[in-house]
Amino acid sequence: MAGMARKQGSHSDITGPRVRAAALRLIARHGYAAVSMRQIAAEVGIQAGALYNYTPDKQTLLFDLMQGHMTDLLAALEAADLQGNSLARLEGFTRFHIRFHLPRPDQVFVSYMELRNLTDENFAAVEALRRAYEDVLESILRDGEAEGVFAVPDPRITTMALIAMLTGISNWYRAGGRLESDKIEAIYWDMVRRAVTASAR
Amino acid sequence: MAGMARKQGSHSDITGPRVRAAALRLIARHGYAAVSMRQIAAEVGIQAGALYNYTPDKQTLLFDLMQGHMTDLLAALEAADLQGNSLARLEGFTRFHIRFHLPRPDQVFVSYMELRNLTDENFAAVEALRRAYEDVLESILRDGEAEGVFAVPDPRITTMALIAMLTGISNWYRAGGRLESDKIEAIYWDMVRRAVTASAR
DNA sequence: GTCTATATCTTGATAGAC
DNA sequence: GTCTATCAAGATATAGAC
Repeated sequence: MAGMARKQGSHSDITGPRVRAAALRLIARHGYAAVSMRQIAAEVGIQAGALYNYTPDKQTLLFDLMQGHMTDLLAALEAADLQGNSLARLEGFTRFHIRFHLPRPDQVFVSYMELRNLTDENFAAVEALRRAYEDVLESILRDGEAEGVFAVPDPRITTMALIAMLTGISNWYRAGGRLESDKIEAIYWDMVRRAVTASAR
Repeated sequence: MAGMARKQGSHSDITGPRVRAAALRLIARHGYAAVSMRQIAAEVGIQAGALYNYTPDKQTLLFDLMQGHMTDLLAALEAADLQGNSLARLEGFTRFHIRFHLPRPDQVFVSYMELRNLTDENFAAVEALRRAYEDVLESILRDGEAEGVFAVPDPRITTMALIAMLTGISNWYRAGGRLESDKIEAIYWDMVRRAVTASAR
């Protein structure tokens, strides 16, 4: 059906993304519960009723944002195609995580702050995607431990610790700030590497 | 005026704390904007109107919870009285942070998730307290760097990284779970120590 | 200090004209 | 596809009796 002409020359193709962009922006700044459908509509430049051409309800709008972010993340990780020994793959994962998240502060904020506001069913779906992402890092740590490259007594805990540390960059990073992404990657990779390898003491 | 008898045998001394406890519990679970004054009142077992004997408005209730948490945190850190060389003080800070935050999951959640919902003025006050806490860790790192004990290229970044890592424990820790606090402290202290000291490579 | 009652506003969502 | 108009529900906060 690709290329088939639509009967009505609609703005759907452009308004839909604009609705999601406005919702993401507003929810990141004020929170899901604090943002009204009217505010989102005003940001797009339409009336509140017209939003329901693009989402069945507010909950689905939030879910689409969060699921979309996690799907993009996993697809990008797959595309990064981490190779080599466990140390090289850990470096690849660390740099990938920073590079993917730094330019997406709103998505990061929403995805980590609005889990409470998902229905049980939607929460389970998003949580499964997040777990899949975490498991990639955990596997790298387990491999490195088995190879004797890493000293990681509890790979699951270390996974959570490293992801929290890396994701925390979004708490203070501002585009155009003191540090470039390259420099940040270098500093964090150094900490990650040291945190998982045996020390000299 | 201590010990002066009150005219009316009121429940104020007990109802006030119960209001704050109920608000903390509900806001941690559902978020500030999603929790109504009616819900908080119902949790306490009073009517909504009666809440206004204990707080002038909903915003002040949130602010009191967050400011109270930060004040308690700083007072407890002061009481911990970290002593010794920079490595000993870093261990003390790490263990203090974990020991203080682990039993207070609701406070941690609210204090890190509801900053958006504070008015500008209230946000500034809470942020100043948070910054004071972070500065304690940053000073330890700078001292250790000067002494040649730590290898920390950017103490401010490392401060943010370590606090994010440690506070992230609250994302997965559940009381009565697989790991005891002692064990968690040991694992995290090991990661912190290695992350800030030169590696053997 | 707590209650009941209420004023005033905003919310998510829908109906129907165009 | 967007508009205007509207419904029903729930919000914060206040007033005044007890």
